[in-house]
Amino acid sequence: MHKNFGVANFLKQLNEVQQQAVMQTEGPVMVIAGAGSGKTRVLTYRVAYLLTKGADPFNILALTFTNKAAREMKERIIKLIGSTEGKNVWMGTFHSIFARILRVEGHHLGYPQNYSIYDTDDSKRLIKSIIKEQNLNDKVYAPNYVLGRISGAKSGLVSVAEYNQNPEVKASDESAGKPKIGELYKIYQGRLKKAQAMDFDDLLFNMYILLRDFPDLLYKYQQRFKYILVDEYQDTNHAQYMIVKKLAANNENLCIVGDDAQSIYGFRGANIQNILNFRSDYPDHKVFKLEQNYRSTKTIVGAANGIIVNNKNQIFKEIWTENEEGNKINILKASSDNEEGGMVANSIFEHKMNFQLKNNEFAVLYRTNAQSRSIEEALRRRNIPYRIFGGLSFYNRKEVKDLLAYFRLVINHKDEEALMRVINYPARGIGKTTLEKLIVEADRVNKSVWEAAEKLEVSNPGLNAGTRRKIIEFTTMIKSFKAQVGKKNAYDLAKHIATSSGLLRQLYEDKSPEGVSRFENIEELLNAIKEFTEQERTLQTEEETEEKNSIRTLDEFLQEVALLTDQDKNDKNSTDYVSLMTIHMAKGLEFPYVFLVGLEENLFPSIQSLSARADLEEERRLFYVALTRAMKKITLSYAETRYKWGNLTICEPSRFLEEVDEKYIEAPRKASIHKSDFFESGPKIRTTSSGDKEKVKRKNFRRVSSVSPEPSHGGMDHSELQTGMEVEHRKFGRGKIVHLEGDGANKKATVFFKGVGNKQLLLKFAKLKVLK
DNA sequence: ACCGTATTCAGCGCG
DNA sequence: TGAATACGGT
Repeated sequence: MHKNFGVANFLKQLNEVQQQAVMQTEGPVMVIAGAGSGKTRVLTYRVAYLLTKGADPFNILALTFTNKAAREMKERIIKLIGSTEGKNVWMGTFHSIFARILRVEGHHLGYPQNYSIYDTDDSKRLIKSIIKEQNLNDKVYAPNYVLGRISGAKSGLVSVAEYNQNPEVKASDESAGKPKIGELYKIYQGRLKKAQAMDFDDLLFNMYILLRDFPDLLYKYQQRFKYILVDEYQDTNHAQYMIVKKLAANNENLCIVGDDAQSIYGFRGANIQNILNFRSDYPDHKVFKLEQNYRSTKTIVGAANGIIVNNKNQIFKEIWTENEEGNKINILKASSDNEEGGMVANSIFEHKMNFQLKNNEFAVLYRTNAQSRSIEEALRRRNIPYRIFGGLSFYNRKEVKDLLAYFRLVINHKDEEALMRVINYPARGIGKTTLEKLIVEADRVNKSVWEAAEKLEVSNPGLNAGTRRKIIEFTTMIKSFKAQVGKKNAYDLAKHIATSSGLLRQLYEDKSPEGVSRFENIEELLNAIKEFTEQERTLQTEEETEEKNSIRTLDEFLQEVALLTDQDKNDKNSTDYVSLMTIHMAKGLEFPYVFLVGLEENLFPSIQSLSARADLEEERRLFYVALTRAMKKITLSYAETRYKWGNLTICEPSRFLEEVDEKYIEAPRKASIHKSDFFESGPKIRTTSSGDKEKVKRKNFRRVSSVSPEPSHGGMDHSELQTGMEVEHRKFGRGKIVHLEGDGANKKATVFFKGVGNKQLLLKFAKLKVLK
């Protein structure tokens, strides 16, 4: 009704380029959005603009990477144009939108409407059990590695058949000493199908197959999604890229937004080429570059620009700002990780006192989660409240997953991972042996484990009457829950399941602090379900609208929760704390004062990024992302020694420190960030008086000197090692050196171990014994 | 079936 | 170092 209300008004809130990007509604559009340039603003205004121009909300598809991004965008659109229209826009993550479509269309591929979604945890368990069943060595076939290969294949749209037929893939698996991956992939997919389950990669893979193999479906969704928007396009993988391409192929009203400089998810399959190639993919495109930064000071913008130019692979742009010059960058040098924490905490304290700041104006960012400990301790000592983001999120807690597994099993009896999780939890005397018999029986009749359990009366897997009764009690209970799915609302049924399964009682009886917290988590989950039942439905397909009644049921809840991971269920924004998180987690956020810690070689840039140029460029983009989180001031810090894996190790300052232009740095850079100096600080560690430290330090030096017997001085050269030599490693056994690189403390050897494959070893740490 | 102890292994992590 | 899992004894 107020379709044109305030259009002119809200366009006035945009700068010129932003306006152009918003108003170019037809044809392919690429928006290159520098850090802090108002990217979300452009996306939301564009959707709002489309709606005021008369587009039907059901015809707009907006894809994001996180639930958070989708939610925020939706809220802002509703603010701009009101909730009736805003609510109906198809806005969500790739996974949630496709999961929804697959509920409706999955039957074309043989999936029922109530298919389960396996999370990474379920996938890993399944892979593990397959590896075990196949009698493969789980050192050679490390579950994580296998899963990585499979996931990589699926996100690259390589099917089981294609994987097994491709000679290059085969050769690469064989040279890695893992020729059976293709077979594991096949078994894995078979088991998922049998459990009527999809993993996260399947949601994308199967969506693509639907569009590729069913022209009428392709046509249907092309008609439905007349306007497509994709956020964070630099983070799309091949599957996502191809799906978007298919959907947009008809009218090419596709708007992608992203920043190649902030592509930091290459390690999980994101393909930066997708954004770099957009121009050639869509020759009729228009490009808009958002280059004005509204977030940071000139110093921060200048320093960030200065470091990112060191990357070769990028789209040219010039980020600038009208903001003030601001504070120079501070660099802190600490002698140890603990001291680094102390210096950061002190600096936060001083800033707070001097400028009357609140805790939530500060963030401490690090490369790896393990670094949070020393920072945490230091903040705690100074009574500065903090909150760690990341780590175990709510939905990954064991007790929460257990209850959710009950729900999953109720909705889809064939969900094997769910069944394994709960069949004997709480303990009901169905142990490992019994389960194994059931699995063998299921395998024999080629049915799911559930079906084998259900048909105990007729089959005879050699179980005694007592065990049999227990299993039948269990299946009867689950079936009785199932009967209530459509009758009770989600909360009532969830509560009923939690109680009559015995789960709630089991947790209640555990009075240890952990037990109490577990019980509270279940209460919280139940509260979330209660909230859910009281919410209105949003966004539904026509197919869904017809048959739904007024109550919100457990299966509906499950569909939403399966794709939820954020720890931001209820943002407790009210409290005032310093934020601690990894740089990855900080992407998209901003803080007035940012401390970036652990700027050391082999940590940031990380040790595994040093061998490939592309990886190093990704690390540099990560550094860029970290710098551009700061609005007013950024402080960088590094330590000369750090505990890694329980050992004291000596660290060199990061190369990234040298890439920051001197003119932005507060005090003139000390010579101390150079190698020569830092080795002089070596003896300092040896003369500590504390007996405790003495032990650690001796352990450390023993490690170093085990390669060469002389008293170490840090600068060992391992010159006795040559390519082609046979060596022995404590863990991997005998191997042959195939490559040597770097020198001094960074000298690395690539060694081929039989049955293990090639391993890169830092000679500083690896105990290599020369055999000949 | 369950519990305490030994052993192992460390990246960033959206859905 | 410390969390997660495997193992082995009861």
